Amino acid sequence: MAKERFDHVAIEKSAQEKWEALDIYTTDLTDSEKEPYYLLFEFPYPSGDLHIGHWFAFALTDIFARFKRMQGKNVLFPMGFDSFGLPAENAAIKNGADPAVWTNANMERMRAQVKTMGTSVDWSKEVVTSSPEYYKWTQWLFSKLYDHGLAYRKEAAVKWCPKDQTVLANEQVIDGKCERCDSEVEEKFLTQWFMGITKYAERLLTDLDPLPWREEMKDAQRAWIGKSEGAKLTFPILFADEAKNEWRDEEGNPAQVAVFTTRPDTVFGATYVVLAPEHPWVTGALEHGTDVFSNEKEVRAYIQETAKKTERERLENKEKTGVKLEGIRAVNPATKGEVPVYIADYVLASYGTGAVMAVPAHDERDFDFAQKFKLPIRHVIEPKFVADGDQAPISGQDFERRESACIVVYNPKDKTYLCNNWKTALMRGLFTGGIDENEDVVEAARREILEETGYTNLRHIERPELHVNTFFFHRMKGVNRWSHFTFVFFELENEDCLPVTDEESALHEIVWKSAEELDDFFTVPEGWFIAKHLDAAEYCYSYDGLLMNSGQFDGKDNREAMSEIIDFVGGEHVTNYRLRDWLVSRQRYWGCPIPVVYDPEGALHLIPSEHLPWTLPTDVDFSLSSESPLATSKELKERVERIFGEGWTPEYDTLDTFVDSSWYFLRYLDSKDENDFSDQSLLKKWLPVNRYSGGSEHTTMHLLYSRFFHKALYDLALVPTPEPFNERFNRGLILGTDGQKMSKRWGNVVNPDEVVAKFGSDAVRMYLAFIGPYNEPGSYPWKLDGAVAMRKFLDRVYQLSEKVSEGELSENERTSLAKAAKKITGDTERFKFNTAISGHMVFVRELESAETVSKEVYLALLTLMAPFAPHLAEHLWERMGGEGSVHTASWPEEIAVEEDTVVIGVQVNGKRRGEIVLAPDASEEEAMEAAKANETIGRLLHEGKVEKVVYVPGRILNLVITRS
RNA sequence: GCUGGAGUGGUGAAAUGGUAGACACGCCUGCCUUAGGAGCAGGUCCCUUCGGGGGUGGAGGUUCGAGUCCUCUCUCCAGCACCA
Repeated sequence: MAKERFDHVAIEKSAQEKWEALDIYTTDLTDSEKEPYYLLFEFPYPSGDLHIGHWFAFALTDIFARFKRMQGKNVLFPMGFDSFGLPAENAAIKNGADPAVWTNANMERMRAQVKTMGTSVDWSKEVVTSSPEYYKWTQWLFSKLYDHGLAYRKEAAVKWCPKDQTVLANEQVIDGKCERCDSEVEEKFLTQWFMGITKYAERLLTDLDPLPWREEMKDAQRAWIGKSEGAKLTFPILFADEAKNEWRDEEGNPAQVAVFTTRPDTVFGATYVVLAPEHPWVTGALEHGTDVFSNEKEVRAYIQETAKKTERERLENKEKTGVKLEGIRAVNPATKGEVPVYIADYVLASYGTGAVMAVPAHDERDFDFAQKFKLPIRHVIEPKFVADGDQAPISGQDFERRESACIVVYNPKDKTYLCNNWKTALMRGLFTGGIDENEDVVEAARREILEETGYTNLRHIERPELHVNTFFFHRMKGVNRWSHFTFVFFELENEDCLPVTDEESALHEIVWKSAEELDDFFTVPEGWFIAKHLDAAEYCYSYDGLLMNSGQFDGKDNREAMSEIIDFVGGEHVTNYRLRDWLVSRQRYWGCPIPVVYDPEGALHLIPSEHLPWTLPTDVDFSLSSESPLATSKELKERVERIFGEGWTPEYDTLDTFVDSSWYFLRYLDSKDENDFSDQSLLKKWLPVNRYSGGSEHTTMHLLYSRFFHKALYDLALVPTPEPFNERFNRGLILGTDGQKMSKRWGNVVNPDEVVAKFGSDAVRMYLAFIGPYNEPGSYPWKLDGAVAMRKFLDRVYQLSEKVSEGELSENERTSLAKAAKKITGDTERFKFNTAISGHMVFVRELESAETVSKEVYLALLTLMAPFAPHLAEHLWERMGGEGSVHTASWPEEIAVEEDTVVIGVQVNGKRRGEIVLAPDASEEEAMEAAKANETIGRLLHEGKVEKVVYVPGRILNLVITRS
């Protein structure tokens, strides 16, 4: 027979009315008794309808809000709308709706929907970023940043989304595509507004370290900031036409280019210089000087060609391209030698100085370019290898340097190489040998091969000189050895062989290996390098080693000499970041107007604060144009002239919506204030946000922007903390039933309203909570069966009320409750709602198995369930005669229980073989007695001798037995 | 390529270094009948001669004991990527 099921519609309605009547979710921000707890979730864009993802975001965070509140915290759990943005404007373009009206209607609908979720949001703190009351302060804060040089206008190459008809910030370009609409972005050269986030790069980086965030989030931000340390070096420019060498710039400097490099130690190997095609020096030379470049036509053509390409197209063609700047040469500041200058699109204008010194011998990209353009390759670092393991050098002992030959013998007959497997040591490599005084390397190599292998007919092959250094401990000699190897290449003419002495054959095993087998075969530290460079006439080595061809620095360790070399060439140490300044202007209507006007001379002026909010005009034409829609407003132009005077003009761009969301959590604290953006004493009390929950897509967008914004405000003494958020949790994603991302395109969008109507709001939120751990981002397909199952569980909780009788806790109930409360508390605290709910289920099953249930334990169950199933818990609480609301009841304290027995596992040789029941504090003897009494264990004990007993009371008994 | 993270049943997933697979979904068997998106009971990692034996991507190692720690390796996911 079907059991009675609760009427979720009635229960939800009455519970929500009760909460409203009792006004239990309005937070008194000034309360001085309870500890403040600021719980934040990312406020939504009012797209119109709440989807299941919103439930996942809001209802699950609400679990935690209710939990903390019941724990006696003064919880601030606000919500608002990030209501500026493109969809409103697109709706306006499509069907003529006023973006403000459209947005307001959506917000109205969403507020109602959020209420049906039964969230405990404090709506009295609501912020709406598109309201003039809010954006007045966005403008005011912008002005403050402008005053301190953190908001500025500059002409720069920027990313342009042709579909959204606006520029984008770097963070909003993903794989060369617009983050919003997936269109390929184009590059434009425009004057735009930027925020000086790069000034904060170092602090954004170092302040990340102590934050209690997951490593992957911190790491993504670190990668985005992209710090690299190196040097700025100057390369003077010489002109073929000597008269031009007299040329000086405005500051009186002769022609020169600065390069940024992380490897100033390789400067002696810089055999050419490459500038980005957009490099200002090139542009300048083309503009001013006539015929600076004798191949000017070609240069211009290349610049034009690269300008046309999107970033993507530039990347797609990995083959290096470029053009030599004929008519000029650069001077290598280390060698004083003259080197050619190129422009090439593999050098990015926006990174470093937009110019590089090319060291083909030690940089892969430069190497590729040099190969293609037949440029000289000059090696300035000899590879250095240090053995590890057996052969690792003994520390503190000096190295004995020895000139040696490293001998490559190729047998063309079967395409193999002569290798040496040392019989006396775990060492496999090539044959090598010391070079005696007055001995030629090749002679030495021939002698060595003859002695050790017997091969007599070797033809010497000429190759560019190649050396490596190997540092190891020479076991047989008992010394640290530094072998300075010179490579000698031979080809075997025939396999004629003389006998080898017994002594030699006791040491070496001769092995022939093909090129492919070598890397696996070699165990010597230089092995991988040899395997890679056996045939290459030229090679590139981009790691560490000893300097060569570097004048006074020859023989020094490249890392150690780095600083000295920078000084030697008169360079400076610099740190570079990948992070670019944040481009905040948007050529769109539905955004916060930038509070700036221009005088008749075109000079920029901030709009004085008495004119804020600087409101959006409403008389605009939304038909798509490359111009900002605000430029079509007559009212705006008239307003500017009325206030500032004739000939003054407005700023037509609006702000990126990420500016609005960079400070909304400050406004929640004082959302109605007409005289200030927030309240200092409340900021002091409530910041930083204790826990912030949101999506992982914002790691290098919103989260980075708001950290920057906050730090800037901190420096202006407008906020009391250097970081806005303490804990941050990235939520996962709910997929369609087909496991794909929910999208109208796939027709797999789950409508939460339907499911809620059928199974109730509590069942839906609990199912979402049960689906997986909320403290890590995963993706979960929506399964209706899951919601059905959760409803069944809730029905069981409801049915359990029929068994409730007046009375005290039974001993069993006490034990169950203690266990459940401990588990649920711990798991909820860590956002592990899935296992917390499994705790509820176990607890309920234990109560079901008893004849009756005491009212006390049932009420306790309801408190434990209240954050998860707020409506049902409230209903049953009321029915049980609980006082007030279950949501203002206290969360169960930890209950100490003394169990008289525990079950522990018994392992034999680490494998579980049985279990025994013991007193928790039983002695080892008692444990052994119990173990012997166990049938299986007893038998095993008879099979062998007990060597060792590991007994951890209350946990484990492990017996180590040797079988006889 | 570089940097992080993760690999456990048919599925979502559990396991402070101490009984691997909790809790669910699905599936199987039986019962029940107000036929319901029902309820109840039992089963569900693999092998088994029913005594047991094996098992957390793979190979080693540390430990009385490893899903968990270390080394190597493979695969997948994410971020970055011609960043000098």
